[in-house]
Amino acid sequence: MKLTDKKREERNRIIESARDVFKKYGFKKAAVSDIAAAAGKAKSSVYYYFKSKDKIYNAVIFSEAKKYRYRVSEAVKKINNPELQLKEYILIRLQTDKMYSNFYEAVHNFSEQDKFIKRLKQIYDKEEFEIFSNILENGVKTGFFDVSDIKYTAVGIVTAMRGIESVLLHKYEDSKAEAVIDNVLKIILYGIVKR
Amino acid sequence: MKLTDKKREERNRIIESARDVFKKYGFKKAAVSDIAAAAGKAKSSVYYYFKSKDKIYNAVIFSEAKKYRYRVSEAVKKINNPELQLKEYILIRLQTDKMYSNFYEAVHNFSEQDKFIKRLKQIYDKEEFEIFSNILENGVKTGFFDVSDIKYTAVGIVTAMRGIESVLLHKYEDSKAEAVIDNVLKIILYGIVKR
DNA sequence: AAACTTTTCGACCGTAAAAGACAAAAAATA
DNA sequence: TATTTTTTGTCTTTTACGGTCGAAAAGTTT
Repeated sequence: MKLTDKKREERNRIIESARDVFKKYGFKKAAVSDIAAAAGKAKSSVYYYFKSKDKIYNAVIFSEAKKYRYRVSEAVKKINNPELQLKEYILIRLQTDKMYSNFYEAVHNFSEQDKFIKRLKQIYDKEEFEIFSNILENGVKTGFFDVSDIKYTAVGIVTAMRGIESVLLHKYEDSKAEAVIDNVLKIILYGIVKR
Repeated sequence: MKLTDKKREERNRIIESARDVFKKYGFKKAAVSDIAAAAGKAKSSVYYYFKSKDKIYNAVIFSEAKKYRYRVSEAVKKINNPELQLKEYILIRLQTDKMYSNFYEAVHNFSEQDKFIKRLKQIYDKEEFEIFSNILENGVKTGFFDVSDIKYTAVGIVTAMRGIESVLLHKYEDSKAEAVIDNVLKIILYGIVKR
């Protein structure tokens, strides 16, 4: 089965529908027949394009990660001050997470022993760290930041931000969350910025 | 099985958990084991308090309807002008519906032939009409409104409002929806208000 | 603390819905 | 018309679910 243009297009249509369904129900409760219905096809037709439910989910995650990365990189590209880049990055991250919170439940909260979910988590994490590392790297290059080990710094800060976010998402409304983020950001920056 | 205080309390805890789960997944996709987990109990324990999934759902609907009625009556109690009461009622209704839209999906849209759902619809509708009738009745008593048959007027207006709402909910954002409601209200009122 | 009641829970059952396989129908292309 | 691509209905197998039951655990009463 080779991938013609038409086929790729049809595949993408299914991915979009699948994303909506996964977003609404989460991985487990979303049935392939739901996805098929949302795409206006029979279940079997979906299986013509994807080998399994897992593969569909995989494709959705990849697609969303790509969009997400694009959004961030576009936003960051327009800013030349690494401090503001950092802020922008975290804000978009927060926003995106909220938007897809139900959907990303699988990536964030799922029961640990699931190998498939673990794999996805790795992919998602890798994206995350790469984006963040780039910002840091850029900051170092332009002399704004002073970081000895970019990799481990990225891991540390991203992990910390996640912990904060998960609390913010559930307990506070948007405006307050942004204020908290703002303050945390200040703390991170003034421990990092060259004096 | 008699209802002690402790039992009633435990029942209510389960109802609250069930409400969250139903709200998230809708009736069909919500599993009793999900509800049990949310309540921190085993599935069998839930069945100790409720005979069936249907009964749980029933209890949730009743509980929510009660809360809803209370909210409206409290809000309306503070206003002595029937015109404003009417407006308040419709605004709260709109708001509540939006809040629980996913959850009430069962009440509003479910496939017709389901007897159980039909029954719930009746209950829900009855609550609705009673509240609305009270406002109308009060308006007539205080000489603000001039309605010949309260019952049928209530049915007519509530039904019309529902139609409008269902469109508003999906197609417009809050501010615009409120403007539309406002105008429709004006039309209703000036066909009703004594000159 | 024995006897009894209330509550919790794990194991189990039958059914219904799910994932996935597959061959044949339908549509598109040559 | 012959050939390839795409769609779909049907079938099998597996899993998930609603609901039951009896026994364990916790709580009360005597």
